[in-house]
Amino acid sequence: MFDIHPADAAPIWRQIEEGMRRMISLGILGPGDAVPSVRELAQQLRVNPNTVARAYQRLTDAGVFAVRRGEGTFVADTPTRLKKTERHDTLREAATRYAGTALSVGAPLEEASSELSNAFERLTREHRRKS
Amino acid sequence: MFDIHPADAAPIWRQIEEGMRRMISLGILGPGDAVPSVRELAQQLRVNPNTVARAYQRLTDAGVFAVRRGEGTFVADTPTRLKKTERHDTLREAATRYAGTALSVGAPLEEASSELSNAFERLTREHRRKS
DNA sequence: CCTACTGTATTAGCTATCTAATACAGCAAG
DNA sequence: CTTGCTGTATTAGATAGCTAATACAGTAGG
Repeated sequence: MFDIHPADAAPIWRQIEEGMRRMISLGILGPGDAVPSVRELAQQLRVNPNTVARAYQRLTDAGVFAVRRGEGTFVADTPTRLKKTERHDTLREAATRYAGTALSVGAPLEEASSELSNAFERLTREHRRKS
Repeated sequence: MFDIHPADAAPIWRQIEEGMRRMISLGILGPGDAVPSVRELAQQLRVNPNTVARAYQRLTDAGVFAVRRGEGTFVADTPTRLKKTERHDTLREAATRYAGTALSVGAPLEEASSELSNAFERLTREHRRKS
């Protein structure tokens, strides 16, 4: 499905949340599709079920996932997209962080930009491989 | 000098460390220049002196800062650049994080790229303003 | 009904970070 | 020499966040 990096600075539940959103954006998960159960994904990722539950909870609250109790969790029929402003704010903050570290290691815009392309390519390819 | 965001995910001492590296990369701080004393910067940023000390310590260990005991801290005469591999690894990780969140909000490469340009522009301008 | 699966809630422990207070050692200037 | 500034070291405490363990509640299907 996707990989998790326990040692990373970002908490695991956020990695899961973003990973799921990514799968949807890339079209690997579509409306109505079932997602792995909390325990199943937890076992698969070698992580505590509670951690997965937190991610699912947030996605459900955000309207991305829909829960049918006792049955499982599914991608919502009309997965909520972020509002334009939220989307843009998130992107802007992330861009600022990235630009900040790029500058701190003395990388010019061109290099940061080209590295970004690589990362995009890598991520999309990785997801397609495991779909 | 630069701003700090206490509520941010990244610890304060790291924000200080990156901020200083950025100032050097941008040429606002050059070899031999004095940096604020631990206590002074701490007061300025409303932060505990110990936190600033940690950042300075790391920069000194890395060869970016040079300490003249009893006098103060200065940018090293030949501020150590990161090794190519380290530099590239850092950049690649940061790019991956950024690409990940971009994809998770459904932003295409072009948008992420243009937002990156903006961030670069914003950061360099901000630093020049306060130099 | 009962088993087996769902998601959920509660509690506890661990770790990282920040803060604070205090003390020490080196150098410069009055 | 004394005063006042440097960076450094140590210890302690408070807080926040993440993860783990465990128990609870709802539903489908034999």
